Amino acid sequence: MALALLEALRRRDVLADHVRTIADAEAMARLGTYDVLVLDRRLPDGEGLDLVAALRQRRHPVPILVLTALGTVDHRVNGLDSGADDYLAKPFAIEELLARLRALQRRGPALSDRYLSFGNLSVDPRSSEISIAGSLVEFPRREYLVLEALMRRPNRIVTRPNLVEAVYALEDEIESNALDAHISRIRKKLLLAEATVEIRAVRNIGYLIRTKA
Amino acid sequence: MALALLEALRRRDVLADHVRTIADAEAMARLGTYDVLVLDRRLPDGEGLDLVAALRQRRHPVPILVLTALGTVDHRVNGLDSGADDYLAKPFAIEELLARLRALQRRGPALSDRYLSFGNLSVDPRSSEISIAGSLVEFPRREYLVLEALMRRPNRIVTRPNLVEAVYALEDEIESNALDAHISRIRKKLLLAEATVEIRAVRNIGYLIRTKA
DNA sequence: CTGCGTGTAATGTAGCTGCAATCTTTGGCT
DNA sequence: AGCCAAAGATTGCAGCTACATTACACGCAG
Repeated sequence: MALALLEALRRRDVLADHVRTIADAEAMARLGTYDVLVLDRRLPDGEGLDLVAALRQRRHPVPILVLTALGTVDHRVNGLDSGADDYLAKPFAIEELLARLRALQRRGPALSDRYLSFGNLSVDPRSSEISIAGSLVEFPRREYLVLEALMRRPNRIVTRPNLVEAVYALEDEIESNALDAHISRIRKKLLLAEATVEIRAVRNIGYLIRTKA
Repeated sequence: MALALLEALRRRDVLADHVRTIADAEAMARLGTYDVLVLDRRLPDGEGLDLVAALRQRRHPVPILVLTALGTVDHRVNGLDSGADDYLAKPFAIEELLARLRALQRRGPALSDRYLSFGNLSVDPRSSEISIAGSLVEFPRREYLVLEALMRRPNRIVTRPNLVEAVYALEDEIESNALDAHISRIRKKLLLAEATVEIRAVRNIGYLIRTKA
């Protein structure tokens, strides 16, 4: 069905990408470059609504349309209340789906947490820009990803595996202390820019970001 | 039915007002103090969709849900394409309507645009014209397409694949650094015209346009 | 024929990033 | 308290690769 949908979209000059798993979808949603997300409830690695909830918890503003074979009123209410913007039960007419996508795209992303702010540090996930004490500070890609992941949960522990996943999402790498190295480099920059936050290690678990004593 | 709906809303502590005619609805919409508008297609003084179209033409950003007894796919597509954000056919479950209203209210009003302006650069997609610092600058087609794609999301990353698709839509795509070459040429023009914006590469992901430091 | 637009390729370059070697800190244990 | 092993921190280095730029050839339009 996904392929048929892709074909229909392409025929109408709609640019679309397709992945099969929640994990991949999450990684791509993080890029933040999509106008709309179309999601099936049943996916190989879990329940689509969980992804909706996860994205919304992080204040991800992308409009989401959920497709499903589960068509009862309760399912629809659940779907919408989990944070989706529209909910369409199969079977449906392609034309209706397209019209609903147009409606969502027209409306655009929700006004979002444009910035993840904590202490005097602020991260704009859309542009991948970080400013400290009001001035822009350049971070290379990997360092940025680590810092963003930490900033999404200030004051809370982010596990090592989580961080690795955030940084190396689709790729497969790392058999060294590369992550530690990144952390170290980030710390150096934070110090240099006189950030009021610091990154603390939690032995055997991961890291967390918090305000400096 | 409106009265039953009002009662249901009231029972859930949702504040709602009710009018019977398009004229009244338009007047109240002008006040701009509502989170969501619920509209029936058949109204005493006309067709509900006309009001939708009229509001949208004036760039009114309020989310609109259209209710109707007309339930065919074509009706739904028409309704959505006239500018409504959701479309629900009777009969419907009150709970679903409420969930959809919550979804719309959550998302908030749309931002109106259609004129791509950023820094001292402005793009008119209709005429494919670009002006920098107030004066018109000629861009060849491919360069224009790249720049427009970037300007549709100022300050946000546009992925390489997206850019490629934006430029080469259906045509056979490329297998070289043609995109990079375009970017380079665009940059040269931006510099020459003293634009206050610049195009930044985001390693491994794509490009974004932002205001110059 | 001429000029512009565009794809391709060659070349240059910067700086990211993984790795490993070395220090420092931590926490558990006696 | 003191010690030790393991985890974390730091840093230099080298390879790499993605990006930038330029030159060039081809093709199409006027």
